[in-house]
Amino acid sequence: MLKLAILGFLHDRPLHGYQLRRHLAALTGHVRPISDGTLYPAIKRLESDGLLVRETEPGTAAAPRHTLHLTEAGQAALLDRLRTPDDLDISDENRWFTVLAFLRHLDGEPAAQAAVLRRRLAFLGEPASFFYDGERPVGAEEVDDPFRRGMLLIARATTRAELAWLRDTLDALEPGPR
Amino acid sequence: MLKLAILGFLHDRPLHGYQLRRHLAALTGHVRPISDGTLYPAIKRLESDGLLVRETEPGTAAAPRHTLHLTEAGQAALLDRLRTPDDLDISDENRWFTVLAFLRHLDGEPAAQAAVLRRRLAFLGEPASFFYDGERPVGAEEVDDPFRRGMLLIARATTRAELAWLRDTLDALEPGPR
DNA sequence: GGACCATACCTCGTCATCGAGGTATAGCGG
DNA sequence: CCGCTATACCTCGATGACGAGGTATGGTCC
Repeated sequence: MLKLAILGFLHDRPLHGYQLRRHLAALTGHVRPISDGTLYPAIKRLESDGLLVRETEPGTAAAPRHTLHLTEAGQAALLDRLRTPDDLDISDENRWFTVLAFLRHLDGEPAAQAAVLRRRLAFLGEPASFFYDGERPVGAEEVDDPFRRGMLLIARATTRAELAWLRDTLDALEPGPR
Repeated sequence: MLKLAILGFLHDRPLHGYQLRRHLAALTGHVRPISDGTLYPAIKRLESDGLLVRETEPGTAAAPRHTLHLTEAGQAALLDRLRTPDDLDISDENRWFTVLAFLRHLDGEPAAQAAVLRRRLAFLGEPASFFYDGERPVGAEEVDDPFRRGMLLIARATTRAELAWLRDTLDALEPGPR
């Protein structure tokens, strides 16, 4: 997820580590802050995988800044990841939102964007609950526990909003009668 | 999060590992499945911390089943964790839902339950976005990118539903005029 | 009687993440 | 000129999650 976010941000413009840190803090920080000890090793991994290069600019600031640039392999890796996200990217909301944040980078490929949205649509379409009576998912109305009822109500509201948005956006991506 | 969920399920009734696995699969599995390699070591950790004990029942099934019972220390740890969840439990939706799933275990302490809900209320009350124009959070209407707009719309719908539920539930927990 | 699946448990190596700590410089207020 | 904060980067040890693999038995289907 971190890897995806780093590649996604760098696709827009080269950044140095500190700027990246602040972009990441805005994107996911209020929910799950990332620490230096996570970010810098991740940058190193991407660098040694040849997905980005760093250019040292001395002078400007306190420590020598390393401006990070995506390589062609890095761009390819980003686009590939966006085209074929793995199942966790689809089901886990945090990861899914990271995909959404950068899905625009598949600009020239509306069909690929639509395919990703369809996968999320299929996932949301499956009947699912947090609690089961045998095989049958238990609905909010059947639950006495007010906290568990809350979970189900909130999840339902989210799913509804997302389905509406997914349908609208898919219509826009796939124009014409279907 | 796994620790919390295990303790929470065992508070209801003793279970063996396999049953636990299926309960966990229902609770968080559609979003983020937990593997054996995560579950069994987690059980061992809890056991060596004295939070649960296992009683071997031979015979019933294929492998000797270890029925897991919560100890008093385990119950205390669960209730304590529910009373004072850490910040990530409040902000990360996956973790927050796990707290909600078991908050009922603080049955006799409506004030403690209300205090936890208030923390979530405060978190949701902070103005937050995924994207910032300098310091100012950017609203859904200002975003051109349809995917990023979707993120903001979905997040807003979720927040709204959750705020409504939080207020209702807090009113029920704290009766009388305020 | 053989294939296969569900039940039930476990280990191991690998990897990502985290928090705590460290090292600098620049700039500002007092 | 001292302390503080922001900028900017890095390391290290511990933890925990993961997937792949292994070991059984019991039941069902054909």
